[in-house]
Amino acid sequence: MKVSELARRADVTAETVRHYVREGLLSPERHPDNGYQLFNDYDLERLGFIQRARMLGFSVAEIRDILAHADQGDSPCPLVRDLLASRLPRIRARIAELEALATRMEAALVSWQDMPDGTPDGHSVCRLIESFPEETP
Amino acid sequence: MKVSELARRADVTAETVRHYVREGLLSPERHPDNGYQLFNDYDLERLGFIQRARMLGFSVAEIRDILAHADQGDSPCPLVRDLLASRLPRIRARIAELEALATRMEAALVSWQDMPDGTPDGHSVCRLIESFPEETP
DNA sequence: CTTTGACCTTTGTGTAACACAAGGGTTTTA
DNA sequence: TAAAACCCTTGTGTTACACAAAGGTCAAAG
Repeated sequence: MKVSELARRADVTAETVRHYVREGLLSPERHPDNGYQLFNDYDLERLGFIQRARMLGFSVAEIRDILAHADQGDSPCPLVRDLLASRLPRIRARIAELEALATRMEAALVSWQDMPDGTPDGHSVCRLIESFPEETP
Repeated sequence: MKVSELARRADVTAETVRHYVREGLLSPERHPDNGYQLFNDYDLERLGFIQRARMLGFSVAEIRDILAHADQGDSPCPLVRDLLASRLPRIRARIAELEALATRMEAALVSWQDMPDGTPDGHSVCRLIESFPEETP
């Protein structure tokens, strides 16, 4: 099958498929006459694997490593466990950051409810923002 | 004051200061002899404003707009309210995504506790990942 | 058989907010 | 006075694609 068909079957864009080919995650054959990329059912499975791995938070570069291990006949599973275990705390930290951000934003909107806008005067740009503390470490 | 002093006083890197200059958020004078950037106390206040705005989730481009309004003598506060109000739902959505991701990662690690690694066989790359559903919409 | 619309190719650019390195001038300090 | 510390500009890298351009190919319709 050609790019678009694979893309449609896997529910991604053709650009995404081409991107994975460029990055070495897929290595389709080429039609000898026109150079079109030709994918088979294994490529479809492989793309499914890539999507699951992306859903689990793996980067494209990490998935390339995982697939490379598997293509050599090695089990990539220990690698997969380690990557996931090391990434999870960072995700949790990022969530906490965003949560704090959202809280600040909500607090700002609430406390601005009855604040006048005011015109900048060289000492203040926008009192709304200036009324907020710079850090909360 | 020069770049490094401003950076130290505002607790950012000199690179960050230069970045803001390049992006037009700061417009320091230049020392006529050596071309060094010369910042004053207003720039320090302005940089403080930028940091507060970044903490509230505004992008550098948005902050440039906000500052441009203020520099023209207009109150940027209505703009600020709108930007914040429109960004908040996206932040919340992003948090939900990451939360789902972390949950998937944790579920994966738990369910992999007693799964054997297995060697790839052409139909599976890594059963750990393949055992996970592709989507949960 | 030809047109046309859909699809294919590669290559280059843009995205966000800086970090970092290179190559070269300047200032401060020991 | 020479080294250390700073300054400048410019270019590159980061992530995972999206998008546009320029041009070749293919399938169905006329």
